[in-house]
Amino acid sequence: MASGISLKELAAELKLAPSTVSRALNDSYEISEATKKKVISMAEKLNYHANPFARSLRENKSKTIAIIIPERINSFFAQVMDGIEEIAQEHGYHLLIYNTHEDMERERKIVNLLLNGRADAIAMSVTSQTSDNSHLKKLHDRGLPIIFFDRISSEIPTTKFITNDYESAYEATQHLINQNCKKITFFTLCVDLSISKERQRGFNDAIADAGIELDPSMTLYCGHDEQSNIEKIQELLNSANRPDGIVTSVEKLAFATYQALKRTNLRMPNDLKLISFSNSSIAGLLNPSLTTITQPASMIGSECAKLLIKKLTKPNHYDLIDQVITIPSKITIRESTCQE
Amino acid sequence: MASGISLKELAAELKLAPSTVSRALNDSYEISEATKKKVISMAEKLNYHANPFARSLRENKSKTIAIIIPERINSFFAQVMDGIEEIAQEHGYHLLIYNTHEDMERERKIVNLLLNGRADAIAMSVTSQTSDNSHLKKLHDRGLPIIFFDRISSEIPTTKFITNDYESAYEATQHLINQNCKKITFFTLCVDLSISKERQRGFNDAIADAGIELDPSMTLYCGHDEQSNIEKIQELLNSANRPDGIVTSVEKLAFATYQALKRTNLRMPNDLKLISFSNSSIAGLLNPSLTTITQPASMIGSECAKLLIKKLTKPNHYDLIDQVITIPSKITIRESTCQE
DNA sequence: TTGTACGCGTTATCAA
DNA sequence: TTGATAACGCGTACAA
Repeated sequence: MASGISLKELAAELKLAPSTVSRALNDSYEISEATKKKVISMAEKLNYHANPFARSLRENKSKTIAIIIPERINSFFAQVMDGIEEIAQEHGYHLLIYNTHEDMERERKIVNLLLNGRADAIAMSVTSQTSDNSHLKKLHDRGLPIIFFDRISSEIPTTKFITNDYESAYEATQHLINQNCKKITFFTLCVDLSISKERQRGFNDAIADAGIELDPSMTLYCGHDEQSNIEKIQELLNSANRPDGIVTSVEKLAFATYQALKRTNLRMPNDLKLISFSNSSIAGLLNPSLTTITQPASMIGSECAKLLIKKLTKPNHYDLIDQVITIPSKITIRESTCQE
Repeated sequence: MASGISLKELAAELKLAPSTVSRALNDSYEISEATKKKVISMAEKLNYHANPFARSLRENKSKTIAIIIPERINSFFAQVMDGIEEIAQEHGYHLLIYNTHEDMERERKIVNLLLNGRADAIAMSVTSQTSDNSHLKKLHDRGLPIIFFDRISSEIPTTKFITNDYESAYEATQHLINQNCKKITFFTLCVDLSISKERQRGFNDAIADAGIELDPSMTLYCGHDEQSNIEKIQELLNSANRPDGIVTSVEKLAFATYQALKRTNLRMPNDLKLISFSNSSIAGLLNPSLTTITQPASMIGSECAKLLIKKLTKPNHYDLIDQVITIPSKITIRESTCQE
């Protein structure tokens, strides 16, 4: 209903064969300049637009990249998406978006949906529940170019983009130690994710290297529900052995900490210092302003897109070799970790 | 390359005709339960997935909704997108994302791209430059279901979703007046957009109704570049007739105001009160916390998607009639507008 | 209940 | 330089 005129109709209008018109529109060397001009002007006049499905069916290409994210669009994923979109649009690629909502079953469904060629390539960040990788493996085995970013699946031999999670967490922890924190706690979401593990490892090592005894109580495991996170954090802050320094592995736990803090009598940074992974542009406007580890999200997005498009357009010159590309994060020190 | 087995191959494997297999998979009444079962289990075993392009070509449907946004994904658009994605996924629809980057030429290109059936329906928010509506009109004339949200094009006779911009701006301004502000300024981006006009009108009327003389200097026109906005605002704050109350029509101008404020000696809310349209979840954590008018972004998204999908699945029962549906915003009063 | 034949709109191969 | 024809994978009218 919404579709316009077809190639055949356009050809009829021009009294030419469909194949000739097709070639003219595709700027084939076999067609005379004169007919090319005629065809193009008529195509514009009649507002002809090639049917993308017929073309995709014929060429076995969709000119589409799919991006799969694991949760509601936060500042990090928004920037990644912007980065991918920018490059995709530049190269005439379309962008499909899917959200797995941290649900592995949904992830499996979506991945299976993409098994049939709807997208030429995929950029994705896995669910925190993704333990079984078979669906991802299948995708990769089919030869569908796939890149992981941030939350990567290390079992799939392809290119992955992450930031220096270990080093950033190490530095962040060290920063708190330098700021004279004596009891530091690490807030994290999920142990299964590689990024969580790396950040935890960075934290652990920094603690150990400072000669502090590592203790399981120095890690607080949170969930995806904001309210219960706030309560959990509040409880910790009101407890006898409350921390005087906190490293949060994701943005939303930092925000939850601010909320929890409001319900206590503690003051930041005096009683408590906080540093967090975060891509929010307004970290500097928080009360107090938040010291952050900012991931190069937009660049991660554009690098993913660039590499995928290279692979798609010159499959023999580029390969998504099994490697992890690290783009460093940047620590910005603000009031939340100031010496009192 | 990435595509799997075809219907024909599946049929051969089963020693059945392709049409039989097709009907079995589509649960046709003409097929016996026995063969249906056989077909389905074999399809699963061989990992058969219908080629979406062949199907789209045949059925002239893409099961895809396109969403066009005018700028980098901020908290408002992120929530709208989440809302649309949720509903789309629930109904088996795919989601294409395009960003016009406030560029009308890009908007025209993208819209033309969608003229050929790649998407069954469109939800969009126009560019601030969109003065000529011919490309949108063409889309609508072709019968492609299109809905506008937030930044609407009033010339296209279809359904539009907005919030009560006029009333919210009126109330916001009234709130500042009640808080004893004597000189209030309205920060806005672009006069051409309907939402800007409505918000401006709400501001103007509230000022006039309070018996204050309206004056062009009470509106500050900003642009899309953050740094120059900050400078412009800083200049105003340092000028002789600086305002003691500000209403910002979009989130980013509020953030710019916080930044500008840092470069002055003024204190908020003592010297200056601020209220802004914003969907940022951390407005309450800013320093000072920001009084906001929050748009029902997620609901706008899901309502758009619901209506579009209804129209697509039951075209005779639903129509995108020419109307503006208003979902009210919510004002949350915080520190930035407190009485000193 | 199942099979045969065709067409959706392209592009590529071959022939003219 | 252009035209006729086949094929991509699917769904459906018609035949069996």
